[in-house]
Amino acid sequence: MENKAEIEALVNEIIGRVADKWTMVVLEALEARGTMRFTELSQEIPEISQKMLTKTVRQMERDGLVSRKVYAVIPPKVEYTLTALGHGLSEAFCGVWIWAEKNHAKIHEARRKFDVKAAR
Amino acid sequence: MENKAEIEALVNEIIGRVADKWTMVVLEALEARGTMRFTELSQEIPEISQKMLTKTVRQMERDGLVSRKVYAVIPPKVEYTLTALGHGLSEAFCGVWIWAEKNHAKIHEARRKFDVKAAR
DNA sequence: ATCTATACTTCCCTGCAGGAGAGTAATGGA
DNA sequence: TCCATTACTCTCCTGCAGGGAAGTATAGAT
Repeated sequence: MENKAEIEALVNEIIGRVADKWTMVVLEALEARGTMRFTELSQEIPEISQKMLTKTVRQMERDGLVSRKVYAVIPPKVEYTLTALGHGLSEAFCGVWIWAEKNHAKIHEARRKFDVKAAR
Repeated sequence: MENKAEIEALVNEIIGRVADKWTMVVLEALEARGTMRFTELSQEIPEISQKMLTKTVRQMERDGLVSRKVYAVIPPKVEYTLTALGHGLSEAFCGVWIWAEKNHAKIHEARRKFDVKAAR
């Protein structure tokens, strides 16, 4: 049996890495639309810069969350698809999405109250 | 019915805010140990700086995830406890924790392979 | 000859995350 | 009288996230 603290650190690292803003957004897009090209992704997520999209998608590839299929044509064509691991993560996050949808009103309400109190 | 894109943006914002590194760690600590004082938290999470702990915990309070009970004594005593909302979030993340525990080996494996390939 | 499309990379620049360390208020105990 | 304790706050400082814009390779269309 491995060291408990070690596993915890690992899990923390993975969640920290995997649960960053852009990874989540790309994950969502790919889950919703299936296989997508680079340009399609950047159109689907207009707020992300090219640089960040490249970086995010590379990182996800490295982590085994997406597969990257390059066609040897000109102009280039590259397709991104979620792997089984990627689908699994997306499923795991499902609970969080649902929670967020259900509870965003409560959070806003809590913030409002807090801010009113703080203003005094 | 509200605008779909608006809700999506809201959910994204909340997840982005709520799922940051320190919030997750504090959430986990409070879920595991129940009510904790400031110093206890910082001992439980030695990697966090005082500044960041204060900030994280304040933010969580504002979002209604934790409640803060101040005792009017000297030296000061402040207790932090998860609210129902906080417990709910922690529960929602449960799936992600489990996923991470189950799959960290696969991720490391994927990274190894990727790095070997990239080295060529 | 020039333009376009695609999936990048590179460079430059700014702002903010976040660490380190010192300061603070108030009281009880040695 | 001086120190320890607690939960902060404040200031200074560094490094990196990330945006914007330009550059690149290549071939087919005009």
